Amino acid sequence: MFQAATIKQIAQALSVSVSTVSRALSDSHEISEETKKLVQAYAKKINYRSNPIARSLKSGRSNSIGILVSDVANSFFSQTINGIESIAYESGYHVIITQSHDVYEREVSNIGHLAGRSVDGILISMSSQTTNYDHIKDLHERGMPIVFFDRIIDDVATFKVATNNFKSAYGATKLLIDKGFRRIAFLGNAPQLSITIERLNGYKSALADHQLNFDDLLVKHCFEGGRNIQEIESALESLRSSPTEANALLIASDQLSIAAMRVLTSKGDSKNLAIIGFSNSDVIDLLSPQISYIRQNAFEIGRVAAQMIIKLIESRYPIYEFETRLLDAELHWRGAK
Amino acid sequence: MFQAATIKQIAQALSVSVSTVSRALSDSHEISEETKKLVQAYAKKINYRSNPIARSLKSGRSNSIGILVSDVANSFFSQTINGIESIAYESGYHVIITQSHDVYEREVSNIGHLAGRSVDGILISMSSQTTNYDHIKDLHERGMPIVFFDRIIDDVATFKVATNNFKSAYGATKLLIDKGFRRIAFLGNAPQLSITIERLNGYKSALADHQLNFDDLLVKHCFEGGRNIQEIESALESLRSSPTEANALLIASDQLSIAAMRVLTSKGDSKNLAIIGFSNSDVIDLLSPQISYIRQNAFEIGRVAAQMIIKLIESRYPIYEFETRLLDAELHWRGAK
DNA sequence: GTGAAAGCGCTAACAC
DNA sequence: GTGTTAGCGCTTTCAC
Repeated sequence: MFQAATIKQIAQALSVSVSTVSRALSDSHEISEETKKLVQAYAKKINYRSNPIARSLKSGRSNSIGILVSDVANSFFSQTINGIESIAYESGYHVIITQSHDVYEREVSNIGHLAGRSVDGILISMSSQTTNYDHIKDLHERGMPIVFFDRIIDDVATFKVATNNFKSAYGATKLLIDKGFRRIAFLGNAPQLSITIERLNGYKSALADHQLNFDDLLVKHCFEGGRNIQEIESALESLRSSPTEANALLIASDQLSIAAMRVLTSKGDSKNLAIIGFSNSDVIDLLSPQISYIRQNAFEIGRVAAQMIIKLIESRYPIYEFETRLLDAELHWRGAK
Repeated sequence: MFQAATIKQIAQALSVSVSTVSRALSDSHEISEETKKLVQAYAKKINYRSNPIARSLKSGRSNSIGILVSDVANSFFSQTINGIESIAYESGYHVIITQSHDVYEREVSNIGHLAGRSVDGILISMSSQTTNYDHIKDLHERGMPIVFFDRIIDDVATFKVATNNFKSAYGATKLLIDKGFRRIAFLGNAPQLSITIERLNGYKSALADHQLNFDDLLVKHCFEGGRNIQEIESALESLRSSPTEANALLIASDQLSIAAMRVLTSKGDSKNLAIIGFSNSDVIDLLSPQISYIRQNAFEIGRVAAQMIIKLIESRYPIYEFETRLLDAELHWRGAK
C-alpha cells in the first residue's frame, strides 16, 4: 500500500498542531518565522507532499483540466493536445487526456470520470457516434466549465474553437474547379459532426458559386470515420464507378485521408484522380503518390481552447457572452497541374 | 461552480440517514428492498454520481491507472496506450495519460501528479532525458505499483515489458549483412535509454558474428531523440561523408526513422542507402522512397503492461518475483535486393 | 502566534 | 433494518 506522509505526522513529530503545520506550509503570515522554518525543514526532510485528493475534496478545485478526444493516434489531436498543454502548464494546470475512440459509451464514461475526479474544466471534441448530448448538457448546467474544440455542438452555450471548416472546404473545392475538375466528390465523416456539416456546406457553396450542380451521388459518409476500411472501400468504389465517376475528391477528415490513400494505393486507382484531403499527419508530404492537403492549425486550436477553459474556470463572475473562434487552415496543392 | 448531488441531499430528501443511503446505493444486504428501491430511484432521478474524490480519500483506491509516455503523437505510444486501455477498461479501471515530452522535469512533475491524485498504479516509459531515477525509486519504495514498458530501467525491481530489442536489431543488422552491405551505420536515441543500449548491442553482436569490425564512427546518437532536426542532419551528414561513408543504416528509434526520412528525402540522399528503421507509423509503407522497417507489437505490449500493473495492484500479498517480458517484433524488408 | 474543531463526501464499525 | 459517529488529509474559522 502506498503511504504518503501527512500533515498530521509532521504535527506529531514536532509537537505542534495540524493547523500550525498547514499554515506554515502555506507560508501564512500569522506563523512565526521560526516555526515556519522548523516545519518546512521537516516537511522537506520526510519528503512531504500535500495530498491533492484531500485538498480537492476541501476546495472543490484540482488545478487540472480534462481532455476528451476520439483518438490520440490522430495527428490533429496529438498536436492539439500539445497546444493545450503548452498553455495549461504555464498557467499551473495539469492535463489529463482520455479517448472516446468515437464510441458514445466511452465518451459518456470518460466525461463522467473526469467530472467526478473534479477536474476544473473539460475540453471536448465530440465522438463521431454521439447524437445525444444530454450527458454534456447536464454537466454544463450544473456548472462544469466546458469548451468545445474541433468537433463542436450548437446545443451548449459556451466557448468553442475550430478550424474555419466552411472556408477551408470552399477554398479546396474552388481550387479543384479552377484546375478544371467538374466531377468533384466529397468523402466525409459521420454526417452529424460539425466538421462534416461545415465542410460539406463549403463544398456545396463553392459548387453553387461556380454553376456546378450538386450531385447527391458524389457525396459519401463514413459513419465509422475511417475505423472501418470496408466502409471506405465501398464508398470509393461507388464514387469511381460510372455513372458517377468522380475525377476529383475532397476528403473531409484526417483519419479518412490516410485510410483512403491506403485503399487507393492498394487498388492502383490513384491515377487520374485529384485528391485534396484534410490531414495533419507529419508525413503527409512524404507519401506516394502525392496528395494535396489541408493542414489545420492544430497547435493554435489547442492553445486557444486552453485559454478559453482557463478563463471560464478562473472567472469570478458568470460569463454569458461566448465566442466561437474559427482559425484558418493552410491548403497545400501537390497536384500535377 | 460545479455542484454535484451528494448522499447527504438524498438522505435529507428522503428523511433517512446517510449511511442508509450509502448502503442502499452499494446494494447492501442489510437494507430492505423497499428502502433500496426508494433510494436508488431518487438517486437516479437527480442523477446522483458518487464522488470518486471522497471515495478515494476514504479508501485510498481510485480504480484508475496512470500512464507516462514521452509523446502520444508517436504511433508506437498511441498503439501501446490503446492496448493498455483495452485491458484496463474490461477490468474496471480508468486510464489517465500524461506526456513527458522527453523532458526530465515534466516526467517528475507528471509522475508526482499521478501519484498524488492517487492512481492505483503507474505505467512508465522513461523520458530520454532522464538520468536520475530517484523520483521513481522513492515512489516505488513507498509502495506505489509501477510497471515499466518500452523504455525500462534496471534500478527498480518490478514487472517490465518491452520488445526484444536485442533480437530485433540483431536480425535487422544480419539481414543487411546478408544482403551484402558492409558499411552499416547505427543511428540511435539517447545513449542511456534501454532501447538504445539493447538495440546497439544487437547491432554490435551481429557485426561480430559476421566478422565485421565495429566502427565507432558509424554510430551516432540523437540526444533529443528526433525533436531536433539539426541533430539528425549533422549525424546523417557525418555518416554519409568519407571516410565513414555508410551504405546501410539501422535507425533505432521510431521518431528518428520518420525524421531521418525527411532529412534524406529533402537532401535527395536516399539513393544507394539501404535503411531499416524501427517504426510503428501506420503509413510507413506508403512513404516514398520506401524504407524497410521493424514494427513492434505495440498493442500487445500495452496489454501485457496493463495486466502486470493490475496484478500488482490487486495482489493481496507483496510480490517479490518479477518478470521482464520481451516480445518479438516484425521485420519488413522493402529494399531492392 | 498557535490550537481546537468543523467540515468537504463518503464508508464502515458500532449502536439500537 | 436503520441511525450515529468517527475518520480519510486538508483548510479555515474561531478561540485564546
